[in-house]
Amino acid sequence: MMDFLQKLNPQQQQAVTVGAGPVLVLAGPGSGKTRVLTARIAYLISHHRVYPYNILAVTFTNKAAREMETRVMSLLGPRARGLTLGTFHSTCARILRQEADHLPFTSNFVIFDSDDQIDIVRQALADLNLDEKRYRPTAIQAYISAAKNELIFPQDYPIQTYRDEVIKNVYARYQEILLAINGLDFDDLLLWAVWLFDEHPEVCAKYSRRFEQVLVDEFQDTNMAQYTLLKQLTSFHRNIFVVGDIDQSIYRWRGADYRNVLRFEKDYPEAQIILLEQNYRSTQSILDVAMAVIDHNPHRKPKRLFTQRGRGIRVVLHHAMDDRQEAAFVVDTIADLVARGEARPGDFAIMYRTNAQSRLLEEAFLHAGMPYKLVGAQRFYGRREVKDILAYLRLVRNPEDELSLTRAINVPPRGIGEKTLATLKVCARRASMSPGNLLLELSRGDTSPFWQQFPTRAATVLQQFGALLVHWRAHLNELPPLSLMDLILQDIQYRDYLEDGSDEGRERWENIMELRRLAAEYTERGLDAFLEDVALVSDQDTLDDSASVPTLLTLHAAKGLEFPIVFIVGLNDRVLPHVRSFDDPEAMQEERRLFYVGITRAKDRLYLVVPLNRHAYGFYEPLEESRFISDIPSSLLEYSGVEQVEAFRLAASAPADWQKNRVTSTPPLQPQFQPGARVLHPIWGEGMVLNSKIQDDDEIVDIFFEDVGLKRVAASLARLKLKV
DNA sequence: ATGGACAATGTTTTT
DNA sequence: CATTGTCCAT
Repeated sequence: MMDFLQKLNPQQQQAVTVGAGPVLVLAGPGSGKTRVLTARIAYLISHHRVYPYNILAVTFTNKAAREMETRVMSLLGPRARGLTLGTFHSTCARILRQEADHLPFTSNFVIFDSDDQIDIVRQALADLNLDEKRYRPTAIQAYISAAKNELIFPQDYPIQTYRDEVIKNVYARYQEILLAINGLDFDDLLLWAVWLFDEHPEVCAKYSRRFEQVLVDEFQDTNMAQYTLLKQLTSFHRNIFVVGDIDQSIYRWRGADYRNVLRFEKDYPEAQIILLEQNYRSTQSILDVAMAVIDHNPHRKPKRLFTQRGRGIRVVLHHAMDDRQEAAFVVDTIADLVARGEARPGDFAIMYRTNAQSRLLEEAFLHAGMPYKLVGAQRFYGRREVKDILAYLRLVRNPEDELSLTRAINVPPRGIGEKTLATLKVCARRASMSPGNLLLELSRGDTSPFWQQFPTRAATVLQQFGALLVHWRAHLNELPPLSLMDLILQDIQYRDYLEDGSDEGRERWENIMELRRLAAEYTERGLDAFLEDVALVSDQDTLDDSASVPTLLTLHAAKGLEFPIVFIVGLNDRVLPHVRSFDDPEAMQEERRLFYVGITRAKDRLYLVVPLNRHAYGFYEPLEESRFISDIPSSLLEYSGVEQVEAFRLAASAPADWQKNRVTSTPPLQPQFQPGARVLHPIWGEGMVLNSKIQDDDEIVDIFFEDVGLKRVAASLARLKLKV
């Protein structure tokens, strides 16, 4: 029964059985890191008599957590009961609910998603009389989120410019609003957990003693808050076992910092470091392409990936005339391989850089009458109809939730417009109560002392809505989430509202049916659990492994997954690597890692697809091949598709005429940016030109930015705008 | 208060 | 192009 150790290779065995103290496992793609993590947990329980209760394992997605749980269970059976296994966010949520006495909110707080966050920023801007045009809510939200990831509270927000001061004020107001409605955003879950452990060492000690063994998956994607949290939790015993791979770090924009891996080595000098290089997933042909790509990133510890699976089929590089032909190629190839019995539909995955790219692919699948599935929680939970119904549920659960109230109160339209809503809020503030509670009060009709304060029409509609709320709240504790949802749907006649006869309306109602299906699973666990899980789902969590049809997903969503046959599409400069990463070397390296992650998902076959033109923003425009393609020796590739391109590639060493023809806009030879001119940069904001010179057919501009200081940029890449 | 017509505007990745 | 915001008539 302990034979799980025998099935491991020597490095894996070493990782699983290494003694106590800090351990860093550097695990290449497909090297069996989940297997190591689960075997380690099983080993601790079976060989070292560690109680499952004393083990904490954290992952980044619920799917990964569930998979680990299943695997540990299959190794140990019921002996593994009592493990704490979850995502960073869900684990923190649990701790915060448990310890709410020490925190400035109560244990039934609601978790707000990124759309809600934008709404709150809007509210904060309005409260401070700031213009949304000048301070874009999404930008402000990004600053707030970045600050939270760095554990910076509003009062400590560093100020260098006037803009910083504004952000600080908005951030402060933002937090006030959240606390007033008893809500936390994603980042707060981590931030408050760290704060709790900092302010209350006895609480920290409690958890640190309880979790005597801490294991972490995807360690390269931790941010400062998560790293600090781990340090706090393990300060007591230093039993921290982390698994990661810097080459697969792709969440920098979300605050993740792969340098946490280096920090770990420094903070735990006694750490055992174990390298897993043997790959059990891909053929050598695929691994060679992967290494060729990633080796172009500087400052890497070289890692040699090898496999015993043999060479396999050569990686295909296909050039398509445009993005439509690209989609057609994908669908045709799949149909062909399936027809020839070489693969089953469920073997395929199609990966792309941006969600927008899925549309043409979906159309091609639809056109061919071929079923497919699309990974993406955002897409579902971001739908208006889904958010509406969730807002109703949140409001019923917590009438103080002004955000959900604002969302729900006039959907479907019931005559409560902006004016009435504003009066309601003012009135509530004057009586120092929440608008939701005022609404409950107004349900009593003209016996309510507040009745007089509204025009008769407004008072009537508000009373009706208040009465609905009272009615739903009466059933809050007796009805399971699904029944409560059905009650609401019926009372507001949501179906009639959505189904207007259009395809879109029907689709919206189908989304509601899907939401019902999800709610049905919470009959035992209740509404709070439903609302929490819904807030914390990851894209991967929506992936249904059982459906045996091709999968469409972003490269980001693909991390940690594997498929027999993979297509990576849209391999163009400005797509992958994405435009927004051109003037930042770190971002550019991350794009390369993203490509690497995609390549290493493939087990047997890999298709790299390059469209030469695309339909974008109403125009048909030429595209350049991704610069990453030229990192791959042509001996590793099988060329397919548009023939001239192959000739182009072969002739590329000699600067031929075609290059001139393919470049659409020739760079200006006269400097466009004069010293003293004001310019606008998409990321760095406003700045002043200090100097500019022509070099290599491009304009090199030195700019002093208000926010980030002196930068040197290439005009052709940086998308500068002259300010007038 | 509501819904339609038109203009502007923006285009990454997601717990 | 597709979404979102703004203005205007009902």
